[in-house]
Amino acid sequence: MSLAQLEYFVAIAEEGSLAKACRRLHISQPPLTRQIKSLEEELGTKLFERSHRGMNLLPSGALFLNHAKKILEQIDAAVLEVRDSLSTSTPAPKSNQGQNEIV
Amino acid sequence: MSLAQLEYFVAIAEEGSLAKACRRLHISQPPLTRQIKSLEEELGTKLFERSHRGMNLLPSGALFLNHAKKILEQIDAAVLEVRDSLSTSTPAPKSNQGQNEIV
DNA sequence: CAATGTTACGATACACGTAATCATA
DNA sequence: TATGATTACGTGTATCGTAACATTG
Repeated sequence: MSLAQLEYFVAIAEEGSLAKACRRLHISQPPLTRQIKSLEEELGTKLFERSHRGMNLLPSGALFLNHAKKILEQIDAAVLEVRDSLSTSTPAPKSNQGQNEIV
Repeated sequence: MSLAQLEYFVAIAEEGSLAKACRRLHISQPPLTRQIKSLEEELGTKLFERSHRGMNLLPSGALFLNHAKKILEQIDAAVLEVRDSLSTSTPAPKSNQGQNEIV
């Protein structure tokens, strides 16, 4: 499991196809196929149903999607909170907006 | 940022020293030093105060620790929930205990 | 000198991209 | 044949471990 895998998974789920997700992520298709396959193997179940028209979430995938999004949001929040605490003596609870870049 | 970095960071914070953490994690010291250094650079601030007796959390580190632990817990929860959903038609909310291995 | 943390360096593993392959409307 | 997914293969980066170094009680 890696953060990249979570980010890839969310992109495919939201875009509805691997081809669209790879454009959004600015990577090529093969890494996406491999990482999702690896994620599915680790979880012990398929997350998507493949077709010639795209990839649709299976029930397990829908379940996992909720967690994946929360995890990525928490990482953003953690980074921003630590960075904010540097300039702010009284740390503000939150000041971020949805930005999900891992980097 | 990687999940390994989060796991390493939590281990050092909880053990109080890099030397103890590396035994708990079953890795050698250099990877720990490097990964924590890399994490600190990404966050833009030191997380620990180094001494010859160990490593103690700085305020930024304490702040980050809360997030890191929650993130790792959420990953465990996500994995277990998906796996549970395979055998259980009515998915039980939780059935896990603290196990934090990333693998 | 004993314990802790760090740096140097070589080897292995991981992840990517291009190109080729499979499948379907 | 056009679109989407996968597999094969080579390359570059990242991470690890051993070894050597630095610091301090």
